[in-house]
Amino acid sequence: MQYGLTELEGAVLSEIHHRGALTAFKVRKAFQDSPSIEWSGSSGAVYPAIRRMTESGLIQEKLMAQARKVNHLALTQTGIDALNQWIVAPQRATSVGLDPFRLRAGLWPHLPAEVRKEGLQRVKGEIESEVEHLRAYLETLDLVERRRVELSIILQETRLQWQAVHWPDEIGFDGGQ
Amino acid sequence: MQYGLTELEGAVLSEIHHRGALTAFKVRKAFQDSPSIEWSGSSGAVYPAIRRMTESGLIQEKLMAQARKVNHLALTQTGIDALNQWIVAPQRATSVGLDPFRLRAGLWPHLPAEVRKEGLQRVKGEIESEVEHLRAYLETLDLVERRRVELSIILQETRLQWQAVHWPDEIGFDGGQ
DNA sequence: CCGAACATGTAACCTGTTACATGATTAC
DNA sequence: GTAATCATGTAACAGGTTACATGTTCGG
Repeated sequence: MQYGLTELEGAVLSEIHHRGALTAFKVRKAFQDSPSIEWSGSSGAVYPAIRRMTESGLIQEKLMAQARKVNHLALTQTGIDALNQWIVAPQRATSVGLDPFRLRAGLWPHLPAEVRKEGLQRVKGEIESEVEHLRAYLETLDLVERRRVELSIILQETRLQWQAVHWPDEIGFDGGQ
Repeated sequence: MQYGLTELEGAVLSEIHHRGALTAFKVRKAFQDSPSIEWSGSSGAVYPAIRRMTESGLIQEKLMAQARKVNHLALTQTGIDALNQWIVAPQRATSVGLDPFRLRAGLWPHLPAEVRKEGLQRVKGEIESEVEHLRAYLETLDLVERRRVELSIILQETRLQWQAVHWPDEIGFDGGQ
């Protein structure tokens, strides 16, 4: 059977199943704590997604008697199947994704020289400090998130490399090794 | 002044201004012809976006008298400013974006061995054939789109590399050089 | 006792999707 | 003449966003 999960839905399932998020709140937290800004981890996305998937039998909720209003979440077998399918789904898993840097890559030559130079340097600086931050962050992570961050670092370094190749003058090699 | 364009809006402006799309239809075409599946280039996205930006003074439409119902599009000075701002916008331009491969990277170990092996090989095959396709495509492109496709190829090759490092047995080095 | 963190949820909104509708022009 | 391409648009829907609303538990 085909399930057709969105990227967020798949991510939610994997948070529950592979990263030990027991509650919707923890799932939200994981998204908010994640270094990428792609998902806000808004309750307006997470709670409806979990309700949808509960209603279609992918998630089971157990309302804890003892505690405050807390649902403990777990995947059903159907949910596990859907998640595995989502991980492997080839036309999704191989797509190049939405990359703002890439989208802009060919537009730099069309900027006025000053704006371009300043922009390229600002981008370079941002990326460098993000890489630094990601490296530190790396230590604290479980394997699932670690792989993601590792790939983020590789991506950012590729971007720096690309900048150095295409805009050596604007970036400035002076002082570097 | 701050304009806060979406990624699609910025892309539309750059199609008009830097890639010579005269009509909304051509903008749509460009998105549809682009190898990445991220945007459908649906008229339901493009036409409203152009109307929005026309109403806020970023685009000017000139209804061609002679022809059928055809609007020739061009950016206003305000539109050019907004586009340049969008290109340079650092917290956007440096974000790692939404990458389905990366999102799934840490989940492979959790799949049943057979599913995983089959999945990894399928992903590898898909990526390899996409790279091949992209390389051929490259010849036919203007510089703006070419830079994007070049970065897509680099990304896909990084992914293959990553697979080879993390899943050598599943991918299989035998027969390769 | 008070603030921070935990926990769930809704409402209004925005922007994208697919599918549909219409018609003109061009190439064969 | 008819099929493909060019061209514009709308309607219903889906899935996100921010902002708001509410209440509990725990640490100091």
